Amino acid sequence: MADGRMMAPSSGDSLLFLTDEQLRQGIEAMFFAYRGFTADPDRILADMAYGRAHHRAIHFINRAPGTTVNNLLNILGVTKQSLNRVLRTLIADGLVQSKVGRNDKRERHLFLTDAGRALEQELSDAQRARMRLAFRTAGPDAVAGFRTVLEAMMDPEMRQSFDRLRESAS
Amino acid sequence: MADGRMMAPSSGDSLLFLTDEQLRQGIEAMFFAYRGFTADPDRILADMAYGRAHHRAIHFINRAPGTTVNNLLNILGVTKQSLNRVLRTLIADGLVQSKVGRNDKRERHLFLTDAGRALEQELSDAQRARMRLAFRTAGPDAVAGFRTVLEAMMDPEMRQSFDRLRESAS
DNA sequence: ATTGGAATGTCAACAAGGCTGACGTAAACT
DNA sequence: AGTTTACGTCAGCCTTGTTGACATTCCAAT
Repeated sequence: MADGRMMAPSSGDSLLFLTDEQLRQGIEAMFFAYRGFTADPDRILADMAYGRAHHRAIHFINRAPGTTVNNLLNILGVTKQSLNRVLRTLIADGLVQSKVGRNDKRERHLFLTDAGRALEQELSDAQRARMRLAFRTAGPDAVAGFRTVLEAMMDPEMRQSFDRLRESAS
Repeated sequence: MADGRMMAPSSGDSLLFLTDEQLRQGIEAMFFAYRGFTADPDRILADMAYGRAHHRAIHFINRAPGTTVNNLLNILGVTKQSLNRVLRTLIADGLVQSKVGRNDKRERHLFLTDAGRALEQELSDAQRARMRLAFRTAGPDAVAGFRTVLEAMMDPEMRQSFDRLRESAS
């Protein structure tokens, strides 16, 4: 039953944070926290005909205006059919605009309309409020650690996407 | 557009970690990291007829053997119908055993069978491996911060569940 | 002692949002 | 000219969430 639990306390630094029990608590913390993380936007979206998938699309289109469908696909990690279903409704409802590429006319560049930006604001305000409270409560050192662990938890490609978005922050 | 971004650097400590940009990076880090967090178990489960919901049920039944359906419901935050479908298949497949309560015959107490424990091991080994690597890479201080921020991000009831599980750790 | 309400769990049907596969079109590349 | 790339769409499937209806059991008030 205990596979790595009985290892002797390693010389000097305790490595207590690497016990199976600590890891399991990290896993559970991740699970419960993610629920909180999505709770507020989910509540807002439930009243409209939208879901979490729409939120994600809106978020990243806002973050990288003019992004192509393909690029968005890679960031979101879903199939084009899945994304397309979401985009279709967002475009039909006038929240997203799709423009044919100037250089490469095969590409579609995606932008939020004013209405789209308004919804994005509403959603991200709610999500940021919770994040802000959590950050403030935890303090700057904890926030730095939080970021460090999350980055180490990402798949390498995800991490690339994450870094690219970070660099592109104006 | 900038609502909290132009606030004057507050006296002394900069609070730079509370800018909208920092908060947004925290949000995106959470998004990308959660994908990594679930990736390994998802891969294992894809080969069987199971999904993430089965994993969650198995995890918490293992964590709290003998738990009732209702208790599990509160932890997982889904409807009883949704959970029931998952439990039904797990019971039919011999991974979970459901025992009628001795005192209250309305209740069902849930346990993993040997086969269930074996699958739990396989799944949690994979998930712990990633968590362990992330923890080791980030270091103990970062891990402490990670935990602190995640706890602050939970809804109060989730936090209660989390703490209860933590206390019950033998 | 009975009955009515609350708690627990089951069955059925539906919706969101993933997925694969196949196909079409237009543009770009070689 | 032929191939590849980017995008859209249709059809159909699966998982996992939802509500509604219903059976069983317990408990408490009459």
